[in-house]
Amino acid sequence: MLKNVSADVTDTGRNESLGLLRSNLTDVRSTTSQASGVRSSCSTCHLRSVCLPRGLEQEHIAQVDHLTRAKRKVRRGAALFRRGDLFESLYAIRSGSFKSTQYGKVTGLHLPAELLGLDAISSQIHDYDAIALEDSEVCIVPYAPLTLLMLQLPDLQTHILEALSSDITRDGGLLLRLGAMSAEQRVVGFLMGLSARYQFLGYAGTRFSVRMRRDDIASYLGITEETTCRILSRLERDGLIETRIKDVEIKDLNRLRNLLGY
Amino acid sequence: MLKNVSADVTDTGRNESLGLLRSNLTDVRSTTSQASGVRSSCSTCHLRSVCLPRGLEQEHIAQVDHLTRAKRKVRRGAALFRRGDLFESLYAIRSGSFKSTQYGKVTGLHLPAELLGLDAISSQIHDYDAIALEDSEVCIVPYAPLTLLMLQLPDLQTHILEALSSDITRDGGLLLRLGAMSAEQRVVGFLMGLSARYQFLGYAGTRFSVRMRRDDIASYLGITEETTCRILSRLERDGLIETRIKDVEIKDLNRLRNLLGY
DNA sequence: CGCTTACTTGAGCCATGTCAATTGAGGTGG
DNA sequence: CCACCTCAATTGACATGGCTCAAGTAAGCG
Repeated sequence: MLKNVSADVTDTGRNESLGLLRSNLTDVRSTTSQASGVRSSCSTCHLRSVCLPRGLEQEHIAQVDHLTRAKRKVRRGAALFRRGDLFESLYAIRSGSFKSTQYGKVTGLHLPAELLGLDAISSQIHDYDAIALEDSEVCIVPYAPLTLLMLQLPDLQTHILEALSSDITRDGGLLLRLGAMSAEQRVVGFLMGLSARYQFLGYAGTRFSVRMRRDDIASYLGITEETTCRILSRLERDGLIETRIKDVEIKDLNRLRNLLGY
Repeated sequence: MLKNVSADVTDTGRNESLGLLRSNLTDVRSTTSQASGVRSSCSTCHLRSVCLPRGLEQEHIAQVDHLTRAKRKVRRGAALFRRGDLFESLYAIRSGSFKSTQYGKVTGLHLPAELLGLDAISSQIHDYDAIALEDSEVCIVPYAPLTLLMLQLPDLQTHILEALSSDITRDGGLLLRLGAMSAEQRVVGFLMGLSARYQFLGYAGTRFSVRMRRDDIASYLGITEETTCRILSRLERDGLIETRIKDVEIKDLNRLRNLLGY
C-alpha cells in the first residue's frame, strides 16, 4: 500500500520514470504563439518517427516543417480549444498531454505525437474542450495548407489517413466496448491501453504516469471516483499493480490480461 | 402496447415506412461479385449526394464510377468481411445495413452511403466482423487506387477525410459517452441517433426501422436484452414512442431529448 | 399448423452509485 | 523549516439500477 513508507524498493525507480514522462518544460511564460525560442524542427524532434513526418523523405520533411513552424504552449488546466471554436488547424502534441471533455464528461486522453482536432474536419467546429493535463506544447498544423501539401506528398496523405483511421479505434477500441464492461475491466483496460500507448512512444510500458486525477479517470471510464479508488486499491492489494497517486507500475501483466477476458 | 390489435391508427403508415427503408433487393442470387445485372453508376445512384461522389464535378464522377464498378451482394447474416481478413478495399453500402462485431459484442451499426472498413486503413487488417443485417449490397472501393485518385481529385480527398473524421464521432459520439449513461439514456440515445442518421439519408426521422434484434441492440449498448425490452416497453407506456418489433415511431421528441439531458 | 426463434415480463440479488467522514499530499506564509 | 490550509485520494455504510434466472407470449417460416 506504500502509504508514507518512504523506503519502498521501487520508489526511486518510479520517480525516475516520472521524470521521463513529465513534460520537461520549465519555461512557463504564458501561452505563447509562434516559434518558441529553441529552434525546433520536425527533422530533429524525438517524436519524428511516430508523428507527422513519419515515413517522409528528408527533403519532404522540410515542407512539413514549414507547415508546422508555429508552436503553442498551454498551461496545465488551460484550454487548447473549446467546444464551438471554429476548426482551422490540427494540433500535434509535442510534449505534455490533454484530456477532451464534453458536457462535463471526459471523453478522451491524448498523448505526445497524437493529432488533436481530427474529428472537427467534417463539421468544421470543435465539439469538445481540449484541456492540458500538465504544461504542454503543441505544433500548430493549419488544415487547409495541410490538405494541399497532402496532394503533393503521397506519404503524407498516407500518414494522415492512417492517423484518422487509428483515431476511430481510439485506445484500441477500449472506449467503444466500454459500455459492456464491468468497472474493474474498465480500469484495467484503461491501464493496459495507457501502457501500450506509452510503449508505442518508446517509453517503458510497465511503469508510467497517469496524468489525470481520479475523478477524471472515473468520468472517462463512466464510473465514480470512489469505485475507481476502490478498484485501484484492490488491484494493488492483490499484487497486480503498484500505485502512488499518479504513478503506476504494472506488476502482473498476465493476470491483468485475464481480467479483461481476452 | 399494440400487441395483436390490428386496427392501430398508425399501422399502415408504419408499414409504409418499413417498405421505404427495407432493402428493395428481390434478386437474391448468392453473394455475387462484379457489376450486377442492373447497370448502376454513381451518377444515377440515389445516394450520390451523401456518398463518395459527393461534391464532385460530373466529369470526375466518372472516374469514381470506374473505381467502384464492382459490387457485392451479401445475404442477411452473412459476413462482408471478418476479423483478421486482409484489408484491401473499403465498402460503400449501397442498400441494406450491417453490424460490426468484435469478441461476440456488437460494436457498430452501418447504414447506406457509409464507408465500411475505414478503421483498417492503419492496421491493414480488419479487426471486426461485418455482418449484413438484411440482404444488402455494397460497392467495392479498392483502397490503393482510391488513394491515387484522391491525389488527383481534391474534392474526393476532402470527402474521404470528412468520412474518416465523422467516423471518429460515430453516432454523434453516443458510443463514446455510453459508459457514463444509464440504461434508459442508452436506449433513447440509440433511437435518437438512428433517427438523425435516417434523416441525413433523406428519410423521415420520426418513423424508421431498427434492423437489429433486441439482443444485438442490447449488446451494442452494453446492457441486457431484458433491460432493453423493459425500457422500450416503458417508453411506449409513457407515450414517448410506439414500437412494433423492428419498427419504431418517435411520438414525443422533446421528452426523449430531456431524458438524454441535453 | 406446428416448430423455432424472437420478444416480453416477473422476482430476487449483487455490483456500483450515493452520501459522508477520514487520511494524505502539496503549496504558502510566517 | 514548520504550521496551516486546501484539494485530492481513500475508505465505510447504505440504497438501488440493472443483471440473472426463469417463465410465458408472439412472430416468422417450412
